[in-house]
Amino acid sequence: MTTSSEHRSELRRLAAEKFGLDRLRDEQLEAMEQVVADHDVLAVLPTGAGKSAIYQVPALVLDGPTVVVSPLIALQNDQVEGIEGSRAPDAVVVNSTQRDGERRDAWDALREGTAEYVFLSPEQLADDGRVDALAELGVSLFVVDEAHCVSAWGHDFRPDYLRLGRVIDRLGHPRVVALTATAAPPVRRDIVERLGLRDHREVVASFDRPNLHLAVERFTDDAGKRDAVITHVRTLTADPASRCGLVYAASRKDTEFYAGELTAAGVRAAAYHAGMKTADRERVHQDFLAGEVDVVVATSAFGMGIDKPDVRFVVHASVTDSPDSYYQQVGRAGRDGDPAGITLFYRPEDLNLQKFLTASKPPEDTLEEVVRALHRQEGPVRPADLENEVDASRARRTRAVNLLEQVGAVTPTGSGRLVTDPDLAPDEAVEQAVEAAQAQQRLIRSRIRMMRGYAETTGCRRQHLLGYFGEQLPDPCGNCDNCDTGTARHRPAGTDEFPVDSPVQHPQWGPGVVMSVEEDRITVLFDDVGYKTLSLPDVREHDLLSRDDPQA
DNA sequence: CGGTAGTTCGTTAACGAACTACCGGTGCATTAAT
Repeated sequence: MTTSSEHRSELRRLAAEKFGLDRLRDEQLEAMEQVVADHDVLAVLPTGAGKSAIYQVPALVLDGPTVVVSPLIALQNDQVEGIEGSRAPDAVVVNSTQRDGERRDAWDALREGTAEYVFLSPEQLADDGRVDALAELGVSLFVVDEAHCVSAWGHDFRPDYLRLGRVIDRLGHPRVVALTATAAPPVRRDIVERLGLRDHREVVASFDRPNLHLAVERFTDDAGKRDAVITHVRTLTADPASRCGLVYAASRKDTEFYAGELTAAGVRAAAYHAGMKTADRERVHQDFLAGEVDVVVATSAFGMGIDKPDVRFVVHASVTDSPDSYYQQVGRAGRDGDPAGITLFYRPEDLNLQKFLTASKPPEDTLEEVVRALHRQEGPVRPADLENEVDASRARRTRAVNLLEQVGAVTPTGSGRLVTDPDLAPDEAVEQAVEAAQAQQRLIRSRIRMMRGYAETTGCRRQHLLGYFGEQLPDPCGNCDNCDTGTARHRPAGTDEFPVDSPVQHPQWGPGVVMSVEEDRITVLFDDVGYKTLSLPDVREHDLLSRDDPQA
């Protein structure tokens, strides 16, 4: 029998010997130990805390290859390069940019056991043949990197993310490790549920980044905001101590606008968005890392996998769709631990663009078609066979199947074929799936409201943001605009009536969980309607929130 | 959905009001035409 301390020293030895990691952080080691002790793990650790080691090292202890799901091909390549630079066994990728020969070589290396790690996208795993081929290899560890994508993209944009749980089942449920830098409580819950983590452990480091100074500037008119952004960035870049930074804009056009204005003003700036040619995007990325470009003006396309330690400021020329996205983008500043300035240029009207961009109607037509197609068939149906029956893109079909599965109207068999619930009428199945899509939409809307809450709060920005992520900062931070001007005040004693994380009940909105309590208001995440912020005096006067009895 | 840029209208020539058209993010994979 192997003891936990033997595990620990073995993991330490491998980390040092194979990856040159002479010292492991507590969270890294804890997560690794949980993996070796046969638990699934969700690790939420800041970038730079060595998340990759959490799977790379235990992979060497476990017998059988390691599958790593990664959202971007560029990220897959970076990871493989990292492993190639170590003394660990080889890593390969499987993706659409490869020639047939390269792909064959990758599979051969996995079968022969010369490669230990294989990186691929969730879309690759939508192919039954590839999942079967992986199953034959006897996968011992299944890793989901950037796991917040499961929740952020799976419901709509990249629905294959929500099918990873089925893939894990079909691989015989090897140990699963989900890794991310940013995940608020509902996102964590979503990851755990969607991936079907078993007997899992969560390793969550503090979200606090005390070296980031948080500020918001409010505007009523667009031109004034634009001028202020440009002036602000010019001032920062004029000082060699804060030359390098990021500007996030809401549209491609705006990135071009700000990059153009800044360049005209003598700032070494470049735009970055998904509409640009791949080669141009790569050049901007490289020039930024190399210090040839000081400011990248980007849409949300820029960021994942960018590891530049000395980013001194992050400016948002427009609000993001959620505190989740905001904190992720902001977190790219000051990774070296030195001070960095975070400024949101806020105009309430900008929230409308986010409402538009995140709006998605429930796919009612596709749901109906899928349900009808499944009922027409006698036996179980392969998802791929719906292609001829349903007139919708693959992504839309997958999304519809996901919603139907979520409400239990459709269940996949062991081989991944779909079976309908015979006791549920087709109309009812569609109706329930539509309701599930609407609930998801309500959560998205509530996140936009939370973004507004952050922008408009007169309290400590950091307490507000950390509270959103389920972390309570006892005192105002002293490093945000509201602390600077003194509008943030110490929380009065006696707010223990609604402890954070406690379940509550609202007469209209149903059950929820307390996320944070500020001076005179309380934020609750409701199961059905998402985040709501209520006035505490109102709550007390009208008895709006009742504490759920945990015994009940 | 709603902001913005561009057009038209009405009165009396240059200008504001009213109207209309258009636009707005994230990536995988696959495929058809050069």
